[in-house]
Amino acid sequence: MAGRAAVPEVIWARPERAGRGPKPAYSRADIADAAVRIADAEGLDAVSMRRVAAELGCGTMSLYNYVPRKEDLYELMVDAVSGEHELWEPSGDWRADMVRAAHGTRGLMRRHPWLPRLMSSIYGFSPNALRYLEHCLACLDPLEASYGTKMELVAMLNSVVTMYVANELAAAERARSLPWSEAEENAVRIAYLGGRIATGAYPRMAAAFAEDAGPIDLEAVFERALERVLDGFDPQA
Amino acid sequence: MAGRAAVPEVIWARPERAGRGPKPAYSRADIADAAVRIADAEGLDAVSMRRVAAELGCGTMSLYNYVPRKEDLYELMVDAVSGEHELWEPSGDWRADMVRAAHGTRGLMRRHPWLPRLMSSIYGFSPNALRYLEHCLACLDPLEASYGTKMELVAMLNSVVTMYVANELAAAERARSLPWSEAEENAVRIAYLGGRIATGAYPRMAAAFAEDAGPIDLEAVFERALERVLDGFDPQA
DNA sequence: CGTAGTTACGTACACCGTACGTAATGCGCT
DNA sequence: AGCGCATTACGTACGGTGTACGTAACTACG
Repeated sequence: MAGRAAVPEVIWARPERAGRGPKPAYSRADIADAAVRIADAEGLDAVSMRRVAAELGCGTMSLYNYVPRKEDLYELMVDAVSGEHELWEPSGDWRADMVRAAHGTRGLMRRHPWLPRLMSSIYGFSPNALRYLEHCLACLDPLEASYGTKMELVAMLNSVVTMYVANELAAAERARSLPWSEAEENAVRIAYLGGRIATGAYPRMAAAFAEDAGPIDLEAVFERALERVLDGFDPQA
Repeated sequence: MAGRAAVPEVIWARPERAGRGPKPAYSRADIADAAVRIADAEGLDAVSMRRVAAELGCGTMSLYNYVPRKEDLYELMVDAVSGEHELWEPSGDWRADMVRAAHGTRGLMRRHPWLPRLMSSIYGFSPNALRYLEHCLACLDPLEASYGTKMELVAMLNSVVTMYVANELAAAERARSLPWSEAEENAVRIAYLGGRIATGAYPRMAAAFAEDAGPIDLEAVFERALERVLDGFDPQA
């Protein structure tokens, strides 16, 4: 009567080691690391149960002893890289700390370009996510606001960073599975866009693109976005 | 020498009707509508080339005459529902118009819960997306700012709305493919979270959850988020 | 010490995206 | 007018996916 549970499971609530049987050959961390390694090197779509099992050196179905569903594997991956979040001593300047946190998150997502895609489908309360959240709240101690407001701030900052990185990486990530390069694809899309705009049907879009000759300074855009979000929560501003 | 193009393609740049052969049996809109219908009714994962072809009543491989890759089908879907965006006469009050646009986007995403998942992987310049963007820029005419800033505003508002709806729908969307209900899953996850917090390892999280007895007013959270984003761009504020 | 529950894992199934080949179709050209 | 050929239609097939199920080896608890 082993059977699969017909009742919801949170993988984190499951003990790593059950009392009874032979001791597991791998830890949850081993599995998460293997999956992360594959995703980093070959993209998220390369992460299959078979591939992860092969990376670990075990049979495919053995993985299901550790991870009941593939989605739980994703949850393990997100938590694993969430552990890379740097946790520093709050400086007392909550704005500076939040900017630092946002840069940290951006770095994390650039190191693991598959993260934005998973973020939108994964429940946000894995162990390492909790530690990170608690740390952000600690940084926000100097801000005079309810915890509810502080949670909203963190959520909004994460949203903006996630979307920013997702856009930044979208083309590159897609190019991984296509027979042409990111630059080629971008060129074709810009050409199409230019054609549409040249019809005169979108006068303001035309003005927008005419406005800034030269490439946009994405770094400045990011920085401005952060400041604006923080402004929205700053009683001083 | 038919062959597949080894050069980047934007599906929008392809003419719907080629000059030479028999006339196509379906329009791009037919195909997009079929896919949208399936995704709305059975979830995005039910949208397969076979399933869409069946819905249209044609052979699976015939679809590839219209849509070179499955990703292009996604692009068609996003554009199709983007056409549902209401385009009104700008009121002169850009904040009010932006709030209205945000509510519209939220409604769109609630009607098509698979949209947030696709938004992060789809290039944002389909025909209907262009119309919507142009309309937003028109609403922002009264705002004294560069077009670059206005584009940043629209992008940020869309990010926040997307993430908000994604979180709102995440559990429900996942429950679609799982053997238990959204409520059951949520209960288990809340229980786990409660257990973690009860350890005392996350004092501020504990305070946050203790702070508001009763369920959070998500509507108010959404409204506040919008106002804060707009504040970040309002020279008056 | 037996036994119940766990680990390991091979096999099998239904489904996926899509490459390829072939037959029918109808526009553009001479 | 009629030939040529690009395009449409679509069946078949391949290599992949997640995972249900059955079986054998193993170990902690009663």
